[in-house]
Amino acid sequence: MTTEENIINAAKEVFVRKGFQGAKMQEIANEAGINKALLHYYFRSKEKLFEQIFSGAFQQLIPALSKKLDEITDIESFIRFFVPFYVDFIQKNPHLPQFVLHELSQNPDRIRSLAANQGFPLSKLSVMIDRAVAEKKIRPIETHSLVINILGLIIFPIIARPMIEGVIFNQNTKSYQNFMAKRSDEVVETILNSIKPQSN
Amino acid sequence: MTTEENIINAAKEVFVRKGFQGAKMQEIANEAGINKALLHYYFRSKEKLFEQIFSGAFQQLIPALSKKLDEITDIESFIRFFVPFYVDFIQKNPHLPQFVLHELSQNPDRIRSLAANQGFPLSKLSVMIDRAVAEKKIRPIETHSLVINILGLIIFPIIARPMIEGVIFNQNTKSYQNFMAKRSDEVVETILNSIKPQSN
DNA sequence: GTCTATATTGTGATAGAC
DNA sequence: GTCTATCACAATATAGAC
Repeated sequence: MTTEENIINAAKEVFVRKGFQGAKMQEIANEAGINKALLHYYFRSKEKLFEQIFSGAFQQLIPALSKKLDEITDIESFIRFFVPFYVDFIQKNPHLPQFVLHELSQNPDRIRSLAANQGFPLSKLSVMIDRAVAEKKIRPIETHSLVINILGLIIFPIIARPMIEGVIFNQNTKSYQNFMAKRSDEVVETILNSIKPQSN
Repeated sequence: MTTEENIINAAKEVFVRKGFQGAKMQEIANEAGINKALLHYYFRSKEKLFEQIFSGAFQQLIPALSKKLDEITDIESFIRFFVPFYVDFIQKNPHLPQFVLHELSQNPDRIRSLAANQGFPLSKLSVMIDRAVAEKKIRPIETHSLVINILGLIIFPIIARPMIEGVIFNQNTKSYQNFMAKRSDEVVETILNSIKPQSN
């Protein structure tokens, strides 16, 4: 592993855990097993180092799905594929959403510096939804509403873990973990039920 | 307004917007129209001032509902009451959730310093749900799942506003506002549909 | 109670030896 | 490329006059 990769890894660890303001160059240096001066040698400033990490993290958070979507043609299949895929990814990177959303809320303009709309194929989803609605397989719903509902149901319990564990599960970590173990199936079921066609 | 109240208001404004690490005592002093020394005169340290603000903000985020719940006896009525009530509150305090969740993720132990489980009447909800399930008005669902689903659907679009506005709505603020204007009805509908009894 | 001035420490960044 | 030493300034906190 090169020194540069080493720094990137250390910086990712610290920035994601502490945020831009909370992260200290000294801590990143310690994490990487080097000294502060070397950080500035490779990346001129804290801001520049941060941008490296942040842009990568952001792109991760909104996964590129275009290839997989060529194989999927109906909306229910997409939901059954995407939800477990995304739940799994988020559970492996539980601090990523809070990090990205916090930094964006601190400085929304950061999103302009990133290639927007890269990754999430809204138009393909719209086609699937329109067809399913026409065939009366689902009730009408706007594409962005469905996407936001799915992301919210997945991401919120991760971001709000301390609150949920404390207030809902009375500091019982096992209860929270048990809840999260079933979360993927639960989100799929919740979403599919919410778009089922009217029964009358 | 006393000086102490003045400081509290200024500190709330700055802490909620910038977080603990991002907030500076100078900025709070400016916001309050006084000088830094007075902050330390009234509250010994930044940490002590922050705790005042945070505990209040946290209690706000989980609203006390016990009184209102005495009048409501079935789960659908609760959903139709609570969702618009909470959406309205959050839209008036859009930075509050991000603030509380971010600070809790930075320091989960902060939740121990607060009186836990104060406000959200899970047990009353469980009774309503059990009865509705027994009467086959809704499909079986765990109380905490329903609560987390509702909170997630409401809070996520607020917390993720910069991302949603940027990636989903292509930087079009009007589109986002239009989406949020219908959000309360949409969440009610989504939740109610998701718990409808099986139709077969 | 409120202010100005100052102490003290923390932190990003640079200089220069090796 | 990597280090030690140091600078420059920001930020929390305190001293002391009024």
